[in-house]
This record gives sequence, C-alpha cells and structure tokens, in this order.
Amino acid sequence: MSCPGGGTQDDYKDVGEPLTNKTIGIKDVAIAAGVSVTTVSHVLNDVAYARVSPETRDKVKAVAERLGYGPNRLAQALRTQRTGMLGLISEEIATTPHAGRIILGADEAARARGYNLMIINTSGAASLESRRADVEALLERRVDGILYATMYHRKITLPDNLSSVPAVLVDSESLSGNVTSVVPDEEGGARIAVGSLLDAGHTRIGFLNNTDDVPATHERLRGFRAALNEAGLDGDNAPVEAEHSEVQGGYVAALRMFRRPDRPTGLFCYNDRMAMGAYRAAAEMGITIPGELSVVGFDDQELIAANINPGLTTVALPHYEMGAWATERLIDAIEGKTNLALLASHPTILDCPLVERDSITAPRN
Amino acid sequence: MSCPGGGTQDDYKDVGEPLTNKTIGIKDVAIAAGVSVTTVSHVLNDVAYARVSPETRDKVKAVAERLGYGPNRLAQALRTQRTGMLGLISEEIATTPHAGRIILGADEAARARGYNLMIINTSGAASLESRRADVEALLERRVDGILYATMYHRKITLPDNLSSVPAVLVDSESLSGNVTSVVPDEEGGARIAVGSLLDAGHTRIGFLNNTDDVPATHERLRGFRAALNEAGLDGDNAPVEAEHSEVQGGYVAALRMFRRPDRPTGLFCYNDRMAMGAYRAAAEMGITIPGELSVVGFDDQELIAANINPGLTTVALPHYEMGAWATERLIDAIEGKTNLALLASHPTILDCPLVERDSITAPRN
DNA sequence: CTGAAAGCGCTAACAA
DNA sequence: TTGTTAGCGCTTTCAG
Repeated sequence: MSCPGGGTQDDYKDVGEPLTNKTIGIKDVAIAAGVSVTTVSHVLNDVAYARVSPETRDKVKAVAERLGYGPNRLAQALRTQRTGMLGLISEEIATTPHAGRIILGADEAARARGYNLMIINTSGAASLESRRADVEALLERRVDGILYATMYHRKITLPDNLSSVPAVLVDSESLSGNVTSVVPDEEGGARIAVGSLLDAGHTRIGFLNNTDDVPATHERLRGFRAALNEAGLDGDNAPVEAEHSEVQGGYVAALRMFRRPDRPTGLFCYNDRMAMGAYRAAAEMGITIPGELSVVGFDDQELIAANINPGLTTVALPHYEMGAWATERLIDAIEGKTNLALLASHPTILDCPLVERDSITAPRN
Repeated sequence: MSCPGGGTQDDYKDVGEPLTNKTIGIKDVAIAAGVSVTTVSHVLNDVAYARVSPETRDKVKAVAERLGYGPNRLAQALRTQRTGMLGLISEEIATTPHAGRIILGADEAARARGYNLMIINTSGAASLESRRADVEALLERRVDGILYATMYHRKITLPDNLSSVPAVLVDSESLSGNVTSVVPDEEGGARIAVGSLLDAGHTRIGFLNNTDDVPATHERLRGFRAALNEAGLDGDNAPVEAEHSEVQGGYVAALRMFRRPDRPTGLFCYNDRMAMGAYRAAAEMGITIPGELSVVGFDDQELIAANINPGLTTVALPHYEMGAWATERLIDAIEGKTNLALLASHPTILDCPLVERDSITAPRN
C-alpha cells in the first residue's frame, strides 16, 4: 500500500503542511533531519543517558514538528510492554449517574498521568463467564491495569483472570478478599446526616431504611444508631421504617413513620429517592418541610435533591473521588510505586460529605 | 521487571494450567503443537485460503486452548493496521445521564461487531486546542474511527485533525458541515408531545419554552406551532412563555402561563425539569394535575419523570439509539461498507418516542 | 497441505 | 556524540 508505483513527479505538492495520507514515522523524521532513528527516538523521548548535541536536538524537534509527527503508541507499546491504557469495567454505565462520576474521576486521574481508559460496560446481572470474557478482552489489548466498578456498594465475586494484572475495585469489595478496593464510608455518612439533624436541635429522629441486604443498609443503620447513642439519645429504640429504596417505598415508609405517636421532627432517609417519597407523604398529611419536619437524604442525586422543594440536604457519595483514588493507586502499582497487596487487606474507605440545602431547620419545640 | 534474576529451579511448578508470568504467544503454541507459526495463525484466524488438514486444525486449537493462548491485539494491530478500537470523545460525561445512554448504545453496538471503545472526556467549554489534543491522543493510539458526542444537541466546530480518520458526530452537527452526524428529531418530538394533548381533547395548549439559542429551542417551538396549526388551531398565536430551562425557570414561566386569561388546559414543557417547575406552580395555585391541567414534558429524565406525582408523560430523546446508530455507521465506513461522505450532507434524524405516564387526561369540559 | 521469512513502527543494547 | 541492528508478536507473501 501507500503510494505504490505512481509519483512521476509532484509527489511533494506545496511546501505547506504535509497532509499526505501516509502517516509519518520516526524513520521519516530521521531521514528528513539527516540523522538516525536512534537519535530521533532519543531526543523525542528525552532519554536520560542519551548524549545528543543541542543543535541536533533542536533540528530533530523542528523537523518532527514540521512533519506533524506523532508516535505510534501501538508500536511503542509492543516494544516496551506498556500500553498506557487502563481497562475500566463498569456495571450499568447508563442506569445511574453514579457511573458517570466514577468514570470522570478515573479519566481525569488517568490523563493527568498520561494514561487513557478503555471502557467495557457490563450488566450487574452478567454471568461470571461473561465477565471473564470482558476481562479477557482487556487483557488481549494489554491494558496495564484494570479498574472494576459497580454501580452501588456491594460485594462481588471476581473473574479469576482478573488477577493476571494489577486491579482495583471501585465501590465494591471482593467476596474472596485480597483485592484492593475503595468504598464509601456508609456509616460515617449516616453519622454526619444524623449529626446535621442533631446539630439543629432535633431529639426525635427517625430513619427510613432500605430493605435490600447490601452493605449500605446495615452500615447506615449502624451509623444512625451510633450517632444517636453518642448524643445521649436511645439509638437502639429510635424509630426505623424500612421499604424498597425507591420513591414509592419512601412514601409508604414515611406514612407509617408519620403516624407513630412519637412522630419524629427529624427524618434521615436511606437515599434521596426515599426522601422524595417522604416529601410526598408529608405534603399529603399537611406536614411542612422544614417547618414541622426536617429531612436529610443520602446519595446527592442532583436531579432530585437540588430540584425538590425545599432543596434536600443530603450526604454525597464520593464517586468521583473513588474513581480517582482507584486510578491513582492502580497507576502507582503499575509504575512500581505501590504494592497493591499491602492495601488489599481492607477496603479503603472514603468520606461522604454533607451537602447542605434547605430541608433542615430547628425543631418547632 | 518480571522475574529478574531468580528461578534457580522450580520455575515450572506443576504440569497444571500454565499460570506462569510469561504470556504465551503464537510461537509457543506452534512449538507445542509441532507446527509452524504460520499454521497456527492460519487456523486460529480461520484464514479462508489456508489449506490445513483437519487433524492439524484440531491439534492446534486444542493446544492453544490448553496453553490458555490469547492473541496480542497490539501486535495484530501493528501488523494489520487495524486496532478494532473506536475513540469516543464525550462532553461532560458525568453531568448528565444522557452521556451514559450514548456510551451504552455505542458500547453495545461496538462489541456486537468486535470493537472496543476508548473514552476521552472533554468539557463542553474546552478550547479547540485541547480538543485537538484529545483527538490527537486517539490518533496516536491508532483508533479505527472516532465518535464525537455532545451532551445536548448543538452545533460545534471540530478540531481539524478529526478529519484524518472516519468520524461521526452524536447529538451534534458540525458548523462547517460535511461530517456525518445523528441528532434527535426535535420538531417531530414536539409534534408528538402536542399530539398527545390534542388526542386527549385539549384545544387550549400552551408551551413553556427554553430561552437558550440552541436547535431544540427553535425546533420544538416550530413543532408545537405546526401541530396546532395542522389540528386547525391557531398555532402562531398559541401561548408561549420562555425561561431558563431549569426547574426554577419552569416554575416562573408556568406562573405567568397560569395567570393568562385564557389559561391552557394542556401544557407542553421544553423539558422535564421545567415540567417539574410547572408542577410546583400548579400545586401552589391549586391547579390539579391532570384533573385541571394536563402536562407533557421532553427528555424523559427518569429520575424526574417517573418520580414526580403524577408520573410525567414525556418524549424521550434517543440517546441510546444515536450512540448505536453512529457506531454502526462508523464501523460500516471503517469496513468499507458505507461511504460516510454520502451521509454527511444532512444530519440523520432519529425519532423521539412518547413515554406515557399519568399526566395527561381529557380536559374538564 | 505447510513453512521461512519479511516487516508493521518503535526502543534499546551495543558499536563506532 | 551518533548509528546499526535485533527484536516486541503477529500476518502474509511466496516457496516448497
């Protein structure tokens, strides 16, 4: 291929930018600059031990620039055994905005260190076999490492071939342990949420919990109780209503909660969707927010939290941060700056910060 | 790296699965099978013209399997000048759930045809220069083609180096024309939305429009008017109130709309967020939905549309479909099955389907 | 029916 | 201070 036969003359049109079809390589630069490929490689890569005269350096750089040279990363990778690519296996990329935040955090961290992301989407329900195939695809492309992200905090069983390359889990933990992972501080987040109610002066505080058997359900409950107990209240007997963690579930659970004789003045909701349901229930029962009821959510789903009325004070999940943290550690490991095995014993836990809006005020009295 | 020095003996543990560090290649398979690399390559790739005896075929396959052979796509790519990778430049991946749908559509279409996605995130506000660099990064990795996606339908100026590889735009159009692109049928979507109101029997229909100068603003307005006119109503004088396309804007615009002497019984909103604002305004003014007011939105942001009360009937943007369509065409072009230039004259327009929920009913009288 | 060998674009010993 | 050359793992022409 590439200019076979032809070219009687005039192969070089103008002297302008060489927008020829043929992509130009290190060799072309070498010839044009009148040096060897080694020299070109040396100066373009700033090889430490290479001794090249300043003039040659400038010349090579100028020529490379003029020719519009760009390295062929494939060839580089083949030779150096380093692709500079990170595989990101993401569950349910589209279903939740959370995945987007993880990807963004990972992408920015990766680019900052000269890496790029290859993304593979997988269904949360995908078989182990199909997830093995996803990893395999990444491996065939010789990614330097793999990030494995789930859409919500859970424990998963990993395909075995994942172990053939550095890997870190985002928002999940391996059931078999021994893989580095980063997860949100569910319990701490719950404490902060409850703390915001406590700080406002509330003493009758209820919790609308989820019914799924996931880490968040248990840890947020634990945080809820602990925060109350530490404040001298009876956390262990504080009102808790659990339902499916959607708007409808929140609505139903809130209705029950509000009918209790000791109706709380402060309400902590498992997530923003349930909080939205609680808003509805409150509206129907003529309970004003935040006047008669203060509420705090979890997740910070902007579309909901910022848009319901009043704006929902909530606790944010550190998706961006988890994506970034995982990527940093992964790259550290790839570059030999960290030993992932040392981090693998326990998941790393990241803070869930409070995002204040207008749904909390002091209790009526 | 990788086993330096060591290995006095015992480098081969068991005879079991070869989980050695060294990745095994075509050559290893060849040796183990007692054939040449050519033969291995031929059978593993099902090369058409290759004539290999069935026995050898089976043997090679078995050995490859046993050794856990997986091709090195880098080497393949270097040799064949085809990476099987598509670059996806996505604006604001995290800010909107829409980007996720596009990515999902693209990913599924790509995988179905044996391609993978490399994702680069860019800010909508990024300079041309930085976007040029994004494209350059993809080019250096020798992607076979590029998908360029924006977070909402708009016209953009593309970095010039994008033209050096097949490319298609998703949810955007090139200001300089001549690039294949796919966008939603804004006008058609508006007609369908208005049609749903018309079909329910409404004759006084208003439109809460956006104030931004983007294609959707103009086209949805056009669709609104046309649908009314075609139904024998006076579309050109139908009530329209425009505001910033957020919840607050919708609220303000709705307030104005509801105070009109000829208050509409049907309301078409520029998007679901504005519809949410309209819900609030209606609630405050004691107007029931859908009893006294039917409303239809646009975008189908599930978090909103499915969760407000009553569920919002709305028109969905075909993000998944655009991502998939663009990917299909891109691959067609790469494989020589399509000439993108032929599609480039006009953007391809995809339908926006109605998603029915509970916000529309027949007018009171 | 099967194999030898060239070369994709690049890096890194090793020579000069 | 610079150049020659041997591969990285694979595909593919061309000879057996």
